[in-house]
Amino acid sequence: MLCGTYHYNIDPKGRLNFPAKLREDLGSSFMVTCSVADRCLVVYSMAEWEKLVAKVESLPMGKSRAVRRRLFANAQEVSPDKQGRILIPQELMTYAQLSKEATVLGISNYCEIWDDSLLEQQMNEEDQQMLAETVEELGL
Amino acid sequence: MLCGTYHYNIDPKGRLNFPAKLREDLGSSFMVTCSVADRCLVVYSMAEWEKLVAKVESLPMGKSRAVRRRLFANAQEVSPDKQGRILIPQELMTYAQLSKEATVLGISNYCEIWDDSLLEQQMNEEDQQMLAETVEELGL
DNA sequence: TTCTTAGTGGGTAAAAGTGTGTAATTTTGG
DNA sequence: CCAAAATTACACACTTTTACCCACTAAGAA
Repeated sequence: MLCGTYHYNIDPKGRLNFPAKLREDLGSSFMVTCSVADRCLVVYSMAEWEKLVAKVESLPMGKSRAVRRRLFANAQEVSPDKQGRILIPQELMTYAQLSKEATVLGISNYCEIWDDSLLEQQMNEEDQQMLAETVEELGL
Repeated sequence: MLCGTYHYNIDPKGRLNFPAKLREDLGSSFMVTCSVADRCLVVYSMAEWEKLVAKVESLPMGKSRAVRRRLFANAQEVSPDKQGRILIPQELMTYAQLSKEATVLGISNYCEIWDDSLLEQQMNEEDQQMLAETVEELGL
């Protein structure tokens, strides 16, 4: 179960420490790609990634060409070094506007990597209305 | 698993560096031909190419004549040189409007080679509606 | 305290990518 | 059919990037 909020600095070499707790669950290598919903990166374990790939490949090419392009072309397999850091590819750094301060979120079956200031913004902007409705629906 | 975005310059001799990560998966030689869907080139490992050939040959000639022409007449087997570069045949350069700046995309079981400006255009033009629907369907 | 683990910083060697020269091959024209 | 020209293949040198390694600090547990 992936959970928790972890704050780190990206070092001058572009390396981001990846939380030990999450590494335990994700295994020795995992997939990083752009979120299609937000300006952040998402991380999947190889197992979760395979599931996603299977789903996409079950769709007809005509309909899924654009999604395939975005999903796969932005994806990278990464393995943490001995100290648990990963190297974020330049394109992904740019997409997620990552510079120095970054936060990793564990979200049940995947993770998100955010630039700190974008995350703060996101938290403020999120639709409170929808949030309230969903909470009601869940009976929380 | 072919994935990632790789940006290179085509040198004055018409050689394009082909990403080491993708070469690992594709093997020591592979097929390059025109995309039937877009103004870009597509690259298949020899294994994937065989599959594709089998599929096409299973279609009736009447229906598939045009596709066969495009696919086979433009297909070329290429092997990277010691530094990992491939020489793009002139016809393919012309078809994909390749000049200097090119981008290689890994897309699961094949690759695409784009002229940078065409790729940018393509990404902007793609049907956002359909993209959103497909993303929703996949639960991303 | 001392040991262990997580996180940070930096050096070095290997690999990837780029440019250029030369030999081999193919094409073209006489 | 041969020689010149063009093209392609191969080799080498160089630069940049990435992977790998080691040392250090901080925090928590024994």
